[in-house]
Amino acid sequence: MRLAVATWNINSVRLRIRQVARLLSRHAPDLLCLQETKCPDERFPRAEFEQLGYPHIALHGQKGWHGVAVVSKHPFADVARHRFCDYNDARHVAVTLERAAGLAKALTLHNFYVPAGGDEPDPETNVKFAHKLAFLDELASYPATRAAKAGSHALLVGDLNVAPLEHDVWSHRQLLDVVSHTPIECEKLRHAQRAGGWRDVMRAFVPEPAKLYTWWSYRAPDWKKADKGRRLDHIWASPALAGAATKMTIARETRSWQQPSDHVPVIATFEI
DNA sequence: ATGACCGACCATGTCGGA
Repeated sequence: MRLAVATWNINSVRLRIRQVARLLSRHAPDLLCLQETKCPDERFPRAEFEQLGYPHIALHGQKGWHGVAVVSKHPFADVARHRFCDYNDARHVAVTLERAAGLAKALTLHNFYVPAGGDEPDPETNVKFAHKLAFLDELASYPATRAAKAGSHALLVGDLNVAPLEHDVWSHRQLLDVVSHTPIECEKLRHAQRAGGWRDVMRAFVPEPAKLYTWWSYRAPDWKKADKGRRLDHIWASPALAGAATKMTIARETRSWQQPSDHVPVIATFEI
């Protein structure tokens, strides 16, 4: 079967529900993972997703900020939410699709919103950066987020808030001291990827040294002209599933829509 | 300076994003 999975930091799901609908009608992924829903679970726009053909919804939200969600055409056999770093700050939700969904194997999907980390890349003076580093360490050691589990497929997607490779940013040299591309974050993210046995699906389609971005600052007067982007959003897959990937799309067009999110969707398709 | 912004909230400024 064909399975398409999308991830998008929507920066308020209530504000941009029409844009989500437009993306779903245009790309029709089987599952959509959202970050920064900024929405308590009881105010999540469920009815809109049901109408769009996504009646299966897993939420981990809270009032005002952060928050993640998975909406799906297929039912979930299980939903899990993990509190990283002992904070209850709505940064993770996982769903499992059973073989009943048409899959030869069960599939577990983790959806993450990794802490941004504040301005100053010093864990001694910036508690937000210390939190981000601790979160990445926990991601590397958390057994549930290991890809290599016999007999099942796994995906780890989301806004990981790190652009780990040299060509994941517009200027490697100029961003070495900028949170999201400092060497310690990049190393910790790459370590988590290795430790979990994950494959980078996006870079399998667009290897370095090609530039690859999913985020452009709101502050640039003309984001497309400046093109000072970063690859903060990621799709990782377990090895067998990565080998079954047939397509990867960065839906850049959404960045030009009216009142856009500063992140754009990433969509991966698998033939399994 | 990449940066001239953007969203939620018991709002009219503050916090967080990155």
